[in-house]
Amino acid sequence: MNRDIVYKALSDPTRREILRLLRDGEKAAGKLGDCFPISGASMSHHFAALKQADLIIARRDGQQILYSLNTTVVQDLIVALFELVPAASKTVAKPDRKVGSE
Amino acid sequence: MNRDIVYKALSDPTRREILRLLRDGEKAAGKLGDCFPISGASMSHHFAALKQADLIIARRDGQQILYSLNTTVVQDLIVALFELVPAASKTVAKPDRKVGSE
DNA sequence: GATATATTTAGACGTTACGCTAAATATCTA
DNA sequence: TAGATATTTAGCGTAACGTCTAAATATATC
Repeated sequence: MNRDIVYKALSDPTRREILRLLRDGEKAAGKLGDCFPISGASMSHHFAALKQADLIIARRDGQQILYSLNTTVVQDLIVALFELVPAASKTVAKPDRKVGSE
Repeated sequence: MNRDIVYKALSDPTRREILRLLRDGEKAAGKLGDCFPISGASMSHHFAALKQADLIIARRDGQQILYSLNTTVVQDLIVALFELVPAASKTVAKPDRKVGSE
């Protein structure tokens, strides 16, 4: 888990949007590419950056590559940020986020 | 609040260590510089990056510049990461972190 | 005002990042 | 095997980053 690489991966808006699109399940590379105005090759570079950061997981299904979120890395990041600023815990633990329940 | 710039600022280990050193109160630029094997000029560039990201706040005291953490940006980041991966809420809300209390 | 200390700014240099097009690879189907 | 589709890799140009040294700025002291 190289934090440099994780933060660098997150520093690009296209890549953050890719992650957001993957929140509700895995999607094919081409399908994701349709959502952005850049070439498929450029998209592939973004996938590579996210894969290197271990933020997404790739799986082949026939001709397609399906990508899905690796939530554990984001979890670790959140914990690291909490450690950076302990006072943040109050802010996040709002009742409407259901933190601590279930 | 430009998230690109915030993540980019966090992608450098020297800058993350600067933030960590500021957890327990403001410190002078020179004092912080003593903790790293790079020139004062390079340190100044790192301070500038952190300031641009609004992660630190600068204040002059005589000849020195005192830097302190701006925790609100980190808090916002944590919230954004929660939104990215809702499942993370369970992990962070561990009892020993006192989330939700006080 | 002159000098010392603290910090930033300017300019240079090598490396890395992001976009592109074109070519290569992998898989499926006929 | 040939051809179509999906994705990645290669190579290039431009912009940004991190480091440096040297110079500039700001404050304090003599």
